[in-house]
Amino acid sequence: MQTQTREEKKRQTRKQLMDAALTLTGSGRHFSSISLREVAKNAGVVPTSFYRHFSDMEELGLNIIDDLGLMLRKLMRTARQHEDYFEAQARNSVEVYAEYVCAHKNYFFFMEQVRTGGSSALRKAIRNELKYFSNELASDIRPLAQLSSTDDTDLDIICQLIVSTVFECTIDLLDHIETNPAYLDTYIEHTLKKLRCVWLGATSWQS
Amino acid sequence: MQTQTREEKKRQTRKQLMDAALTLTGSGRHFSSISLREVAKNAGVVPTSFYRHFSDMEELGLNIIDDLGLMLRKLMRTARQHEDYFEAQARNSVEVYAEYVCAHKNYFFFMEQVRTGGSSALRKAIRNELKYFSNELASDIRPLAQLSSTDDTDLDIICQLIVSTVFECTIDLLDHIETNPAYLDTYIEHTLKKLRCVWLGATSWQS
DNA sequence: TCTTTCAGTCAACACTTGTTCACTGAAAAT
DNA sequence: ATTTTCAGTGAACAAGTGTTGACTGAAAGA
Repeated sequence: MQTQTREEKKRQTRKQLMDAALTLTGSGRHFSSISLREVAKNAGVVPTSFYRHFSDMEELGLNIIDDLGLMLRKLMRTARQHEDYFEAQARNSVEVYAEYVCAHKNYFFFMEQVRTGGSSALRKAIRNELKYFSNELASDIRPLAQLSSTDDTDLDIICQLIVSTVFECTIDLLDHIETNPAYLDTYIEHTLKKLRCVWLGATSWQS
Repeated sequence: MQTQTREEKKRQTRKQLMDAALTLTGSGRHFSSISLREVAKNAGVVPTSFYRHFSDMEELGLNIIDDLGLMLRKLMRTARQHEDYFEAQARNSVEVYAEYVCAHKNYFFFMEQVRTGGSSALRKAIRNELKYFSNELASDIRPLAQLSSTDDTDLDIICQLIVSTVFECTIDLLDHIETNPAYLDTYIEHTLKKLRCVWLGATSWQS
C-alpha cells in the first residue's frame, strides 16, 4: 500500500520529529538540553533528515508553539459559553482547562518550560499566545455591567491577572497528577477560589 | 600575601563555581544545558576540580537555591514594615522586590528558569522557597481585622495568589529591563494594580 | 517514457561532553 | 621536622554533539 503521496510522507515525518521532541520534554528533560540527534533518533530518522524539516531546534520549537496556539484556541472555544453568572462560567472554564492539561501534558510541559526557560525568541512566542488569550478574555467580559466602572487598560491588566492565575501553577498540577490523580480536584477548587477572589476585586473596582 | 587558609581558599573556588553557573544562566542559557566543563572553565579551574565541591550540576543547583533562599529572606525583612494601610505596605513591598530583582538579576533568572524547567528536585526546592514566602505573608496579615471573615485555609490560598502575582511576571521584567529601563515603573504600577484587585477581593471575602 | 525533484541515508569531520586515574605541592597535623 | 591531608592539575577514555557533502531511489512532472 504505497498510498502515501510524497507530501503526506513529509508531513508525517515532520510530525514525528515534533512529537519526539514533545515526548522528550514531557519525560522530564528540558527542551534546551535536548539534542537534534536525540530527536531524530526518537523519530526513527537519521540526524541529517532533521534539516529537511527544520534548520535547528529553535525552529522546531517555534513550530511546536504554533500547534500549541491552535490547541489553546480550541480550548478557549470549548470553555466559552457566555453564561452570565460568574460561578458557572468560571467553574466550566477551569474544568475544561484542567481537562486539556491532562489530555495534552506534553504541550503544557513544553509551554511551562519554554515560557521562562527557552531562548528569547521562544519566550516571546509563548508570551504572544498568552497575550492573545487574555485579550480574548478582555473582549469577552468587557460588555458586562458589573465591570462598567473599570476602564479598558485596567481591564486588560485584570485579565492578565486572571490568565496568569490559571496558568501559573500548571506546573504544580503536572507534577502532582502523575503520583496523585486526586490532586486534579484540589487544583480546580484552589484555582476557583483564587478566581473568585480576583473577580470580587474586579467587580468592585473603580478606575 | 599567603593570608589564605586552605578552608578560605576552598570556599572561594566554591563561590567562583556557583557564580560562574549563575552568570551563564543570566546570559540567556538555560541551566540544564550548561555543562560542568563550562562552569569549571568560567570559574578559572580545571574540570576535575569541580568534583571537589559538587558531585554534579544538580547539587550545584541545590546550593544556589540555598543562597537564593537567604536572599529572599533578606528581601522579606527589608520589605516588611507592619504598616496598617495596604497601599503603603504594598507599594513598599513591590518596590523593594523590583529593586532586588534588578540587583540580583542572575538569581532571579535562575529561579524563574528552574521553577518550571529544572529537574524535579530543583523544582521542588524552589517551590519550597515560594511556599515559605507565602506562609510568612499569611502569618503577617492573619491578625488584620479586615480579614476576620477569611478562614485559615482560604487565607493560605489568597497568599499564594498574592505571591504568585508578584513573582509571576518577573521574567517579563527581566526581559524588558535590559532594553528599556523605564519598564521598571510599568512593572511596579501593573503589579500594584493587580495586588489592589486581589486585596479588594480578599477584604470582602466570606469563607 | 524519460527526466527532474527531493526526503531520507551514510560516512566522516572536528569538537564537547562526563568521568577516571595517578599526580603535585602547599597547608595542616603530628 | 616529618608526615598526612586534600584542593587543584593534566592526560586519557568512550560517547555524544552539530554540520558537511556526496549518495540513493522512488514519487512527481515533462
